[in-house]
Amino acid sequence: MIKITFPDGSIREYESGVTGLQIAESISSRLAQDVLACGVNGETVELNRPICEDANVVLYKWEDAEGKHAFWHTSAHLMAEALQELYPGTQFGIGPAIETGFYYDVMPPAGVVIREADFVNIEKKMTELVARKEDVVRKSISKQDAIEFFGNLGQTYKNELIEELEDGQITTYTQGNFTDLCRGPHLTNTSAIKAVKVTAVSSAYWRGDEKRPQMTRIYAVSFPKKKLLDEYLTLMEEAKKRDHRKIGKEMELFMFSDRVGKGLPMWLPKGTALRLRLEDFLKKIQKRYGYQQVMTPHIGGKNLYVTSGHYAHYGKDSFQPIQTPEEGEEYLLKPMNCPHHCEIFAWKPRSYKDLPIRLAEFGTVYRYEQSGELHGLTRVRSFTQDDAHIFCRPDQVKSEFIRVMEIIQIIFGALKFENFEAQISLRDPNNTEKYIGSDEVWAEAENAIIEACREKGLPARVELGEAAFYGPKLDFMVKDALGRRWQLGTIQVDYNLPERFKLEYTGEDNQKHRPVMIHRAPFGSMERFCAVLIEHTAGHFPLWLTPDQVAILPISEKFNDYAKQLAAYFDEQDVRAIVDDRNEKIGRKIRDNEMKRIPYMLIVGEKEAAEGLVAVRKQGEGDQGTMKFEDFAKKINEEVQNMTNKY
RNA sequence: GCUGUUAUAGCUCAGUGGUAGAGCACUUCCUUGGUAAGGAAGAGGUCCCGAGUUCAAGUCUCGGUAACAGCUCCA
Repeated sequence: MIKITFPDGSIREYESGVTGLQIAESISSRLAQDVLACGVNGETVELNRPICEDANVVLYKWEDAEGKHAFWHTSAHLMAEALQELYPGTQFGIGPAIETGFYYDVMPPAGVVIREADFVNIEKKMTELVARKEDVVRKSISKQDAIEFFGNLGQTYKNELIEELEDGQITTYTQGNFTDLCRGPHLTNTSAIKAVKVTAVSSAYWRGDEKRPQMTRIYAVSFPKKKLLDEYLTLMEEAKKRDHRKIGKEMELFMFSDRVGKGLPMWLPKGTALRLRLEDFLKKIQKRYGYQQVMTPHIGGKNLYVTSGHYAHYGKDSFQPIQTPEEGEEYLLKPMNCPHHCEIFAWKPRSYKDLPIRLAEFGTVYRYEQSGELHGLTRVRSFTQDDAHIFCRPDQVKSEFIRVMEIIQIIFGALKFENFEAQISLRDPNNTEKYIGSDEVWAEAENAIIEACREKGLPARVELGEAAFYGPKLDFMVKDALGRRWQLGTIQVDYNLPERFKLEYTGEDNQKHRPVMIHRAPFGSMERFCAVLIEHTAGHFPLWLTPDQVAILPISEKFNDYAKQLAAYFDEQDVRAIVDDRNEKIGRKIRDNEMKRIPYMLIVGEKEAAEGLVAVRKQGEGDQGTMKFEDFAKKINEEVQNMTNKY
């Protein structure tokens, strides 16, 4: 007998060799039906794997990430099996489960192109295979046998993977006629897969390497119940409606023009108003945190970027230098604000008493992004960073870093970005020549970030090799409507730029010292931040940011004078009101999809005009009763004050 | 940049080698008023650009441009 410990701490005894499924059956038949995989001492395994010694066991269902993972991983194999039947001779790459669903990278036989039109066939074939209720069988195999087996099938990509595996660690999984090299874990039978949807096809470089062949990547999702698929599809529909590109067009926030150029957004009046309000909000906080605003030109001499090191690193992949009538003069559109700010720091002698110096600028920068990268407002070629550079003494790095983290937390809090993730990006220890600066300096900077996070109690994922070439960074990532991750706020410690610009200050000891530089942008860029804000709120911005807070609706022309009077009064009170006037005598007709995003509607008729009242409707909440219009203005202002003064 | 898809009215989209379409929006008029209002008339098109095939191209072929999905990249 062996002792099985469950997550709640309870212990049960079973025969040695008991399987996860048998354990589930012993608890309840319902559980046995729902369980997909089990965790044994922290390792996720199949339900039919015998357990032969005392162990901690967790039973995973659909609700658990591990359960979903096994389910989708098996689904990936199922799709491969279907593809093998539909397109004999297909070579298989890798086919993992992902955050939602799974994909398989395949190389279809010559002449075959898999298109969206083929999705239905793939789904049909998969459903057909599910009906066979095939068992998924795990097998350990020697490296030699594996190479021979996949070699005979002509699976060269599989063999490349096997070459890198250790003999004795290699397992295959087979269902029906399909055998795949795989570590698992899997479901024990494909029959649990009740609903399948192939979602997308695209291409992906083999092993993520630009120089290697492009495989066809087929994305799909699967579910244990038909109903879950329907829910998923509805959710995706909803997400598409929140797309900032769609809402941006509907609300007239921003636009692009082919003639201006791709990736160069232009802000329309309403979008500009939104953006300016966000800028004011941050300026207010920054003032409190001791920042000084500066302004710098949009171009800089080539030498500036040679000095900073950016030219050597990015020169080729940037907008190319601007020539002048003067022989040999070259300027670059600025791809970042740091070098300009360095020059400001170097402008006059600085004392240790002056530090930290915090220079802030909403600086528009220009980066030549690959054309395939451009994406709405989230990835563009000209954008405005809410940039600032903090020049401080080495002993101030951590405290300054923490103060920046506070600003980011204030902003994310104010705008209810709750599901952000923090990521510490360090350099790749195996590839240090990619980065500039000494090992000691890197270690110092990396430690400062890690410690600051620990001190702030901020859980952060550590990514090696993701650092900028001049220093490590802490990024805040937020997901868009479709679950894609975008980096917003960023804080970067830089010991290199001060070195390159030979920045110094006079210390207490009357000696010259080198300051440390911290780059930071809480929003990241105004463009990307607005994009994510639009998707988070579906265009229903908080009252203080919303372009039109109030729509005034006179129920007939008789009340136009009253409506005009209200509009004038609200204007004085800084309440953003517009008159919805069908006949456009005193206002303009407000379109329906515009009206949906105005938080308050005031209806004015006979009674209201006579008594100085407004009938208030709140978007999504219906009638709020009538009140004196002065009281309403006061209420709106209070609401806005309450929201912004907290920060 | 790479692979694939797409490009028709302001927006969302139909369109089968043979006269350019719908709904919403827009303009004018009428009716109307506590709300996704109704009626009548009207205006609006380089069918992304350029070549080719054809008696004939929005439609087929090729090239370019832009957008979309993914990959690679992201100071």
